[in-house]
Amino acid sequence: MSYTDIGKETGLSTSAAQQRVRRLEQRGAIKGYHARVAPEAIGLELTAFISIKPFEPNQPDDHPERLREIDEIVSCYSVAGDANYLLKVQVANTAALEVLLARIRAVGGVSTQSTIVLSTPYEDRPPAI
Amino acid sequence: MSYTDIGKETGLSTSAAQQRVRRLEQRGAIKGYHARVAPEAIGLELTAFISIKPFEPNQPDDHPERLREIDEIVSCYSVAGDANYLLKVQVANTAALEVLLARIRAVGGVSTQSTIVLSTPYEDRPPAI
DNA sequence: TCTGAAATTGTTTGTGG
DNA sequence: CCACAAACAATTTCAGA
Repeated sequence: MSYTDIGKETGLSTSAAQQRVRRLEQRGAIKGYHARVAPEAIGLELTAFISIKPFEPNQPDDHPERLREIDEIVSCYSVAGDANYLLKVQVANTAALEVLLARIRAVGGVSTQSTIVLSTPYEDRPPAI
Repeated sequence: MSYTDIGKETGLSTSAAQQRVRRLEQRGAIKGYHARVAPEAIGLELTAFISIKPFEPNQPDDHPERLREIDEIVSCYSVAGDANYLLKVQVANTAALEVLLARIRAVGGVSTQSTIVLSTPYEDRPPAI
């Protein structure tokens, strides 16, 4: 959608719409723009959530950084509860998940608990304003 | 990024770049385009994951549709494991989460188990190609 | 599937309120 | 924070390969 269109929808001129968006970007309210790619379209048929817990409770807690190099991890959340982190991963199949789990355990020094996603009725819906 | 820029990066003409993107869109490989909005910027300070399980195992399984009306639910995953669905929600604070949980239980006829997100080191990283 | 060119449309920047 | 206008840049469409 163009600034011209945004202007029409909001009853503003093109340049006013552009200025508003620029302000939202500068404040950090808009973090970026992205194309939503269908994972199946690039061979990633399997999505899973993985909870991780360190084996040794008093280790340095730099798991997010250590795990960042693993491309299959699309999201990393630090959580309160039984686990320390919750990861969302995308892989080709269960064999690839098995390999990935071993890698996560090795890199992170953690135990894992996986939840396979069967389907995604909806995801990343825009917040209601 | 413009088609002209994509063309430069891929060594294609503007119209060839545009045609390729159009094809990806038509095949469904690109599902759409979105601005990433910082939830805190609109007063949503608390993110949580909620696992839900029906009280009565042999109920009609239309939870995603029944829960769709709840705007605080940003994502809904059908999962294999202890729970039936995993929801990602965004609310203002713990009080709002409490209200939301009651609503989810009522609408869904389900029990809930919540995991609060403390921070998000990264989210929705692009898949490595 | 790609290139190249022409017509249309959108963006950017400055001036001014 | 907005409108308007002029200069600039991107998009769209089409012919040809």
